[in-house]
Amino acid sequence: MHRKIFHIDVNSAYLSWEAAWRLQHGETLDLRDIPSIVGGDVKKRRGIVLAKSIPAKAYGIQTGETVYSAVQKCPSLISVAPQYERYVVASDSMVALIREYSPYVQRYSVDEVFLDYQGKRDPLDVAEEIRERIKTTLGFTVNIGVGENKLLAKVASDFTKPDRVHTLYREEIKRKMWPLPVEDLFMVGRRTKKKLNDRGIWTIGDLAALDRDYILHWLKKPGLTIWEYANGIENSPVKNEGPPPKSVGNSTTTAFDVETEEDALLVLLGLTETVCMRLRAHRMYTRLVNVHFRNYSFVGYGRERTLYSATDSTARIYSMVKTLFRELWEGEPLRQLGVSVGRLSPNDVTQLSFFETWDEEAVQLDRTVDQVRNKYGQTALYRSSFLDSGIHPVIGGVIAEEDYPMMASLL
DNA sequence: TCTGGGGTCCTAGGACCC
DNA sequence: TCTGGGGTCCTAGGACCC
Repeated sequence: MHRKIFHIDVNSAYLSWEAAWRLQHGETLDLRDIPSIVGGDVKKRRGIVLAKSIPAKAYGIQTGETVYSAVQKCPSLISVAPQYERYVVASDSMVALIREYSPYVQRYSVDEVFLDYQGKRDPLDVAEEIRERIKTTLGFTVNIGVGENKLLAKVASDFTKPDRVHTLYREEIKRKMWPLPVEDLFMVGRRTKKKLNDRGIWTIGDLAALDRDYILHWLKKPGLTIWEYANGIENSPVKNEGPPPKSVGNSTTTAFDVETEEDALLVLLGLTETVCMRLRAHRMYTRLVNVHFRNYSFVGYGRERTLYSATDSTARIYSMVKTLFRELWEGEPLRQLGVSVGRLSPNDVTQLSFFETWDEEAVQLDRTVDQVRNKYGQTALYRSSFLDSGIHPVIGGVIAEEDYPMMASLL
């Protein structure tokens, strides 16, 4: 009986999926073979690089930089718009294939999956088979990292790309992981890298060699976490179901600066509608409402407030959104607005505040609007205040059935 | 900078209570 | 009271991840 953890990571996910989709729909040019990116719409001020081909990477183009800057580096660069619906289909197909190998499969993000393999076969053979099957049957490549825990598997999948299987077993830590720059470690970002470098810590091995109490007192709990990772210590299980969400939010960058309260409130209402629909789809209530924005000079602010009682009512939540926005906004032009709700709890128990009454009509209205929108489309029904406003009545990301847990700062 | 959108976790200070 | 310390809640901001 063998047991190993796999981390399966799609190479340049959005770009690979876009390329595969296009080939399967009659196009002959493979985006992966030329300098290309999946990038946001510059005219809508969403122009950043979401994914890049390997030829584009050779020009020094990086994920997250502006499309403008990417084109400066490579004038012949091809930029295509993201088509998220396609990527969800590709992702779902990959997960279905992976589930054939184990009942313990964790979808970590849209393009990353953990698998806990327990069986008679050599784990390395199994990993190679999964890699090959995804390539031949689905048309895109993945890297697979194999290790004794999720952290080692994840680090291993980041070794040379694309289309590779790598191991990082305990006995290989010293040789394969410790020489790497410290920023290659999960949870070591830009700021932590600088703090570590300032004290002469440059490699994962340097970090691993520190005294445990020294880093604990210096960088507190996050410091202890990365020190354990550097030593290969990590033991979280591959969870079949993600935990319930702790917050739900939507934000949007507007094509033009928002300059009036009227327009700002319409955008916020559109966002609140989406957030509340997702909240109800999760069968959750919220007790915390947050409004945040960035102004024309990209400076961001936020304000949040606790509600008297938990709710999923669009009217109640939007009322708080308005209050918070009016307290926060100083009248400057805005380029991005967001609404999120937190401190969620299951909606199966309703605790009425002493000061409130149960508004059955409002509850039924929300339920009915959700049903109509789910059946006939997100804009089948919308508030008349949006008419002729030029502002979309429902703003925000896909309302997926299962709303992947997009992230976890911990494995 | 021409700089997206979805999240989680941690820290820290003040309020408030015992 | 010229007041100690611990616990919890609230809010703002920062760091990190995909």
